[in-house]
Amino acid sequence: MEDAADALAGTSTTVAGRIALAIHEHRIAPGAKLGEDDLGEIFGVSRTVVRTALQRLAHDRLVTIQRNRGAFVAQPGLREAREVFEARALLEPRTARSAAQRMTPDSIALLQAHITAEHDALDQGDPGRALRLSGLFHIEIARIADQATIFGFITQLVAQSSLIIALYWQRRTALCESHAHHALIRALADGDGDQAEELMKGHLLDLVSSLDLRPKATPPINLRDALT
Amino acid sequence: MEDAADALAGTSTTVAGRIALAIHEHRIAPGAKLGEDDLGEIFGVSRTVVRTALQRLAHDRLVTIQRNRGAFVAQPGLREAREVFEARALLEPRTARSAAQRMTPDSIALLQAHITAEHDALDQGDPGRALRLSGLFHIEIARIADQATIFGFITQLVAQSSLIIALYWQRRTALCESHAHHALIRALADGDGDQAEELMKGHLLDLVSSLDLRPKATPPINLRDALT
DNA sequence: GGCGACAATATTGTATACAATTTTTGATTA
DNA sequence: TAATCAAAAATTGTATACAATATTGTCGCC
Repeated sequence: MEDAADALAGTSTTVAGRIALAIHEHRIAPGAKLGEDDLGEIFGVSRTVVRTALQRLAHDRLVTIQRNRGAFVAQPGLREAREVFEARALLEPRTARSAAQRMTPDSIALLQAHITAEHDALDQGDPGRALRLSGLFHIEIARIADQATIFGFITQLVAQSSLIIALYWQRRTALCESHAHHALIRALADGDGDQAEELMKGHLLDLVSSLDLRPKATPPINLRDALT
Repeated sequence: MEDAADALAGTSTTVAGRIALAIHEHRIAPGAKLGEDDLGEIFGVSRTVVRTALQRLAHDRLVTIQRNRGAFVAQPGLREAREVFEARALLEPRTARSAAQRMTPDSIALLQAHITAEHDALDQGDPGRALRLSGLFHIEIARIADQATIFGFITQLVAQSSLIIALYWQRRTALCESHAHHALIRALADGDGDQAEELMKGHLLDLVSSLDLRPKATPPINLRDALT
C-alpha cells in the first residue's frame, strides 16, 4: 500500500525503499552522509531519482537534508525520541483494540509468521533483520486495523523508532522480547480489544524503558552539535 | 517550523506552499489537474522544482500523483474523510490537554488574534481565508503543546480536512462556529486540561456532523473516474 | 608555527534536453 | 453514423549540463 511500509517489509525495489531498508537494518549508521553521486552510482540511476528518494525519506524523518550540504541519515535527539514513543503510545493501543475486532484466520497466521521469521533471523545471527521484523509486527497490526491514515502515521513512527533504537538502545536489556508479541497475538485472536489495548500500552512502555533516554546519554555523533 | 504549517499560515513563499495555499482556500477544486509546465510557467521556475513541490504535496495527501498521468488535487473519498476525523479525534483532544498546561500570555494572545482575523475575513466576504484560519487555530494549539511529531500529524490532518470540507460540507450548517473556539481559549487560558480535552472532542464531533459523509453522497467530480 | 585570505575542489540546486508513455485526433471502414 | 486503429501531440520520467554554494587545500603574513 505505502512504500514506507514496503521498505520495512523489505519488498520495495525502489531507491528510497532500498536506502530505507539499509537504515532499518542498521547497515548505515545515523549521521552518515548520503551523497547523491555515490547513491546514483550504486543504484545505477541518475541524481534526479536519487534526489526524489532522499526527499521522500526526509519527509519520513529517516533522512535529514541540509540546504547546499546534502542528505544524512537522521540522528533523532532525545527529545524527538521521547516524542516518537509518546505518539506511539497515543496511537497504537487504540489501534490494537481496533485490530482485535477485525482479526481473521489469515491475519492471525500472518502475525504468527512474522514472529517465526523474527526468531529465525535471530537464530541465524542477523539481529538487524530481526529488529526490522519486530517493527513490522506493529505495522501489520496497524494494517489489520484497516485505517489507512493512522496506518501511515504508525508506519512512520516505527521507522523512526528503528533509528532511535540504533542510537539509544542499552544493550543490557533484551529488546522486544517476543513474549510480549505472543501475548498480543493471543489477545487479538481472542478478539479481546481491552486486553490488546492494555498489552500494547505495556509493551510500548517496556520498549521505552529498554532505551537510555536520559539527558546526554548518547555520545556526540555530530561534531557541530557537540562543540558549539 | 514545517512548511506544511507555513502553507496554512499563508507565510510560505515556496512553490509547494503557494499551491497548498490555493488548495486550502478552495481556489483550486479537488480533482483539478496540476500540470507541471503550467505551474512552472506560473511561478517562473523549471519543472524540476515544480515536481519537487508536487511530490511534497502528494506526501501530505493534498495531491495525488498518477504515474505517467500527472498530479491532481486530491479528492478524498468518504472512507478517507472518516479516517481523517477519527485520527483527529484520537490526537487533538489529548493535545489540547497538553497545551492547557503550557499556555503563556503570548500563546493566549496569539490564539485570540487568530479568532479576530477569522472574523475579519468573514466580514470581508472571504470565506476561503476564514476557513483556512479556522484550521490554523487547531494547528496553533498543537504547536503550543510543543510536540513536534504530533504537531506534524495534526498539521497534515488539518490540511486534509480542508479538502474534505470542500467536498462534503453541507452548506446548511454553520461551519466551525467561533463559539467553540472561544470556549476552547477560555479553558486553555485557565489551564483546565480536562475541559480543554472535552471541548476539543466535542468540537471535532460538531465538525464531522456538519459534513455529509453518507455513502454516495457526493456526485462524481472526475468524469474519467466515474465512467471507467 | 599559527592565523587568515584566497584559490581549487567537490557537492548540491536548477534548468534544459531527450526518452517513454499517455492522450488526443482524424482518417478509414463497416 | 459509429467504431477502430494509427499517427500526432502533449505530458510525464529520466538523464545530463550548467550555476550556485559550501568545503577543502594552499599560500602568504604576522
